[in-house]
Amino acid sequence: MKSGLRDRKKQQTHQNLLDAALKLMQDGKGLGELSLREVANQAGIVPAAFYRHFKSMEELGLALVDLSAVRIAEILKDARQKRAYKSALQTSLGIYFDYVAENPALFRFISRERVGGNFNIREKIRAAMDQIASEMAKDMRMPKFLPPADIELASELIVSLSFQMAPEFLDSMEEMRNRSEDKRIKWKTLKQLRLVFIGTIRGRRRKGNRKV
Amino acid sequence: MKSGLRDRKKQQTHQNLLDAALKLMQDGKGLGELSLREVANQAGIVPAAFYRHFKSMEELGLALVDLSAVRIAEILKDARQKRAYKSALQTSLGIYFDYVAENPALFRFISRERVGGNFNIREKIRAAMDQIASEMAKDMRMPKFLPPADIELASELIVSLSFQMAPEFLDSMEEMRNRSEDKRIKWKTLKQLRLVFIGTIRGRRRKGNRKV
DNA sequence: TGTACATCAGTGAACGCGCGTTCACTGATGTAC
DNA sequence: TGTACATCAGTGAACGCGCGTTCACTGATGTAC
Repeated sequence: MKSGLRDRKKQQTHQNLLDAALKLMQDGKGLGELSLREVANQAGIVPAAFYRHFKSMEELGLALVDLSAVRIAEILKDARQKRAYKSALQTSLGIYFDYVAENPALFRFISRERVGGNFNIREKIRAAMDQIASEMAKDMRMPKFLPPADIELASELIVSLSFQMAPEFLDSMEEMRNRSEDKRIKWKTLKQLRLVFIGTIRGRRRKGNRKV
Repeated sequence: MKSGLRDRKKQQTHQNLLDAALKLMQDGKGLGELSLREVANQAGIVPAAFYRHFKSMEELGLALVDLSAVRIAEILKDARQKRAYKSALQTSLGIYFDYVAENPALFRFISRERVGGNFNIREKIRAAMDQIASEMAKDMRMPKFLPPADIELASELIVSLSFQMAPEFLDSMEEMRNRSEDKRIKWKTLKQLRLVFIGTIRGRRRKGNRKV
C-alpha cells in the first residue's frame, strides 16, 4: 500500500535528513565536510538508520539538488505570478534578493556545490540551472526580433550571475561591521545585469559586431 | 642571516606543502576535505612537522590564495606582453583557456574556494579577484567616453565570468565521452562576454536606459 | 473483529581506521669565540 | 680553521576522538485469514 502510517513516518524522517543536512551546511561547511553521523544525529536518528534512506552522503546530496530544484521552481512560479519578470529590473532583483534572504540554506547549498561538490552533483546542479534558465527565457520581456538562442544565452548568464551573487549577498548580510555592504552588492548586481540586458538587446541591432 | 642552507630547505618544504595541497585538490576535493596528515604525507614530511610551517590548514589555505594570486598576476603580465587584451575577443579568450588548461590546479582551487571555502578564504579570494579586475580595467580596450566606474564594473563581471567558466571548461576537457563539449563552453563564454562588452559600450551612448 | 505471522524503520553495541595534536627526541646547520 | 654550544626542521610514538559500516535486535505497523 502507498501511504500507511509507517510510510508517512519514513517520509518524514527522509525529509528530516535533508533538512538536517541543509541546516548543518548553513554554518559554512560544504556537503563534503558533513559526516553521516552528524546528519543522522541532527535528524534525530541513530547513524545506522541513515542507511534505510540513502546508501551514502552522495546520494543524499543528489536528493538535495532535486529538493532545491523543486523549491526554486516554486519560487519562480511565485515570481511569475507577481509578474516579477516584467517589472523594472530593480524591482525584480529586489524580489529575488528577498527570496535569497528567506531561503539562505537553499541558495548557499546550490551556489556552493555548483562548483564545490563532486562531479555528479556539479553536473546535476548545472543541468537544473540550465532548466531554470530555459523557463526564465520563455517569460522574459525581450524584444521580438531577438533569436531564441540569444535569449537563452542571456538567460543562462543572468541565472548564473544571480546564483553567484546570492552567497556574496548572504555573507554581506551576516557581516555586522558594515551594514551598507549588502546595498553595494545589490547595486553592483543591478548594474551588471543591466549590462547584460543592454548587450543582449542591442547586440543584434546592427551588423558588424563580430570584432568586439 | 637570510638564506643559509637551513632556510632554503625550509622554504622548499613550505613550497612542497602548498604544492601537495594543490595536487590533492585536483581529484575534486576541496580544501576543507583535505586532512593535515595527507598533505604532510604528500609533501614528504611527518604530520607533526606541518606545524613548523602553518598553525592550521586554514593558514595554509590563505597562503595558497596568496600563491595563486601571484601566479595569476604573472599570467596576466604575460598576457599583457602578448597584447592579449587588445586582440579580438576570441583570440584573448583562446589564450585564457590555454592558461587554464596549463594550470588546472590553480584555477580549480580559486574558483572552488571562492564560494566553497571558509569565510576568511572567500574574502581573501574576492579581494584578489577585485584586484585582478582593477588591473584588467586599466588595460582594456574601451572607448574613451566611458566613465572609469563603468569599466571597473564590467571588468569585475568579466573576471568573475572567466573564473566561473574555468572549472566548467576543465570538467568538460576531462569528460572523454563528449569531445565537443569544451568547444561548446568556449563558444558560450565568447558569446556571453560579447554581451557584456556590447552592454558596456552601448549602455552610455544614449540617455534613458534606466528602465531596462 | 481477532489472531498469528511478516515487514521493516530505527536501535545500540562493536569494529578498525585516520584524524589533529602533544611531546621528548635527533642530528644537521648556524654562531661565537 | 677548529671547537663548543645553540638553534630548530623534522622524527616517531602516543593519545583520545569521531568516523563509516556491520550486525543482531526490537517493537510498532501492516497483512492474511
